[in-house]
Amino acid sequence: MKLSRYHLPTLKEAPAEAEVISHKLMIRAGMIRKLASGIYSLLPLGVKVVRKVENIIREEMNRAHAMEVFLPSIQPAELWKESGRWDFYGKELLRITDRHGREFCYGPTHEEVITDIVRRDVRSYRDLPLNLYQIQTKFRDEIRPRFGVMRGREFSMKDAYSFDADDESANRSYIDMKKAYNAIFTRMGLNFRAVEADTGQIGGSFSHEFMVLANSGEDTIAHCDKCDYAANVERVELLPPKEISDGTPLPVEKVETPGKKAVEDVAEFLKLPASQFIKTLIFKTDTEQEFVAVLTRGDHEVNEIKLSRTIGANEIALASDEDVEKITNAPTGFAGPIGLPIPIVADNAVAGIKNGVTGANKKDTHIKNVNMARDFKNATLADIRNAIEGDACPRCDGGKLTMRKGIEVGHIFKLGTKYSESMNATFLNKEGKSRPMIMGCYGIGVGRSAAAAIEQNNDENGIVWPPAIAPFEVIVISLGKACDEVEKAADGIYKALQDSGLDTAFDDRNERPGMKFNDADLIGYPVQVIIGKRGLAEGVVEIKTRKTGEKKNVPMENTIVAVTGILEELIKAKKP
RNA sequence: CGGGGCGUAGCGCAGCCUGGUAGCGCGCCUGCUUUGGGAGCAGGAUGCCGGAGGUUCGAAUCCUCUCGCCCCGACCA
Repeated sequence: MKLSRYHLPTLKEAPAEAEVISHKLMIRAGMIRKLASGIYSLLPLGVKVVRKVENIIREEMNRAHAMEVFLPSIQPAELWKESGRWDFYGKELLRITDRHGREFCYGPTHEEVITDIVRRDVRSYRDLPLNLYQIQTKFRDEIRPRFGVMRGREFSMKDAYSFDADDESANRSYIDMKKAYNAIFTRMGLNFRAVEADTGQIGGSFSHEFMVLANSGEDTIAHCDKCDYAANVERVELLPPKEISDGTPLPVEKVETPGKKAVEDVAEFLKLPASQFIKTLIFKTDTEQEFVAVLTRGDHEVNEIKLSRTIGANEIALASDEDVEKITNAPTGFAGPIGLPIPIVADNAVAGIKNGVTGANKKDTHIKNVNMARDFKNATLADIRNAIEGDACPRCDGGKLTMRKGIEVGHIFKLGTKYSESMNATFLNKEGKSRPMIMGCYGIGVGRSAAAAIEQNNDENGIVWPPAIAPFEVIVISLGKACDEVEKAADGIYKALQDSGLDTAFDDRNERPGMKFNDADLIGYPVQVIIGKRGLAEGVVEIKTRKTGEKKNVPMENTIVAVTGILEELIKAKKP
């Protein structure tokens, strides 16, 4: 591709709205442009990258016996009402009404549609297993889109759905997909981990997230320093503390803590560690009780997903200040478990606190020497907090958890029969009995994968693409002018590289060298072949490796071999 | 949805407090020179100052409303 004919609007400065590096670089490199909040157009260079990602995905999905389909992006409400998600999916589901007043939604995911397709035509265990996938644009009306295509509202996703006759076969399908995902992200040149995850709104029995390790990631993953356990912090099953408080509880004592509300403030004021505190939060829920008091250790955080599951709520939120005052008879910041008129759920770790400090349900007052076993026996114990650095590994003995940030690029779920039952996707088994199919679903964020690759591969000059998903594998930079000797030589090399099967760009623009070099570094072609007057006189070209910055002169006739060699090495270096 | 911030040329920003000719850098166009890391000189174009209403002789500037965007939080793949 000749850049003189390519739409490649690079920018020296990034728009102020871009926050993370991948967003800035995708805009600057001329890959994307924003249309509205969370909605982006892909420019030619962006399309090139996305196609490469998609093709890797297609090849590995096909290899795993999945078949590509293409489902509608607009879906009728009836299907969603049938699965029960029309009411449960909430405001993220973009609902549309057509001219006749019929209700539709822009698909945020396609379980309903695919289940409908399969239930129509699949009747027998002989037709199973079946795995269908598509690459489609989805829309989820995120509360707060951010970070460019990393968390857009409209985004491209590969989603696959498996249907099996029995549990064993379903597990095999799941494992096959897990393998395919490992192959996909490895080929893309990403540094990633598969971690145990929560199933969220998709539902199902177990799941793994594929996380690209990057400090800008929005998710935190915990992994064990002794075994290979890794999980999303939200998901980590925490063990109850080994020691339950028995000791000798001291008599309860009220202390004045004027104006000290946050745990850190009170801790500093009383000169006690935060772990000695019992934090009391009041949540409003959609359960019968409406309000619930939640206790965690002062240095722990409530995990709302675990909490919802524990109390059987669909929606929970922190109670308003007014509600807190009504329930505790005190301003916020002084709530405590003793004497509360609402149900209390305590995190397992709270049982291990000896002589702890809590709010007194009275303004400017806390209580010391509180012990669960004596002072608030009515509380229910459960695992309702996020893991923190140093927590014990739930899988091995003596392992400690450490934390890393990650970007979720893929998520696989074993769904079980959630959708097949609600939507009647059944088949006849060998015995002639009707059974619901066992389903799995498997997603990959296409644009997000590209963005994650940039998060992981960039430097002060721009993007450093892994070769497999670079928009072009190599760029030929001519330092000559239109039609002069240098440009003719460059053109010859460009054609030779292209004929050899390399995806090659040719910067034949009538621009100054500095401009071309900076653009090439910004866009991040893995290899640059530079042809100038000086080198031409000696019959050599300069070859620069973007990743290392290393430059070397190579006889012109060896260009292809040299470029191929560098690309191979870059790919090899990525493999663990 | 709560808190904070921003809308002025394609992009980055100043001007607003204290009302009176709309500016700077980059980019863009023309010409000449230049050509191995975002060139130099000369000339040029570009603005419903997000929108509506109000105050005023006069509004980018003050007031009200509205729309859009960004950040933090809650939420989420």
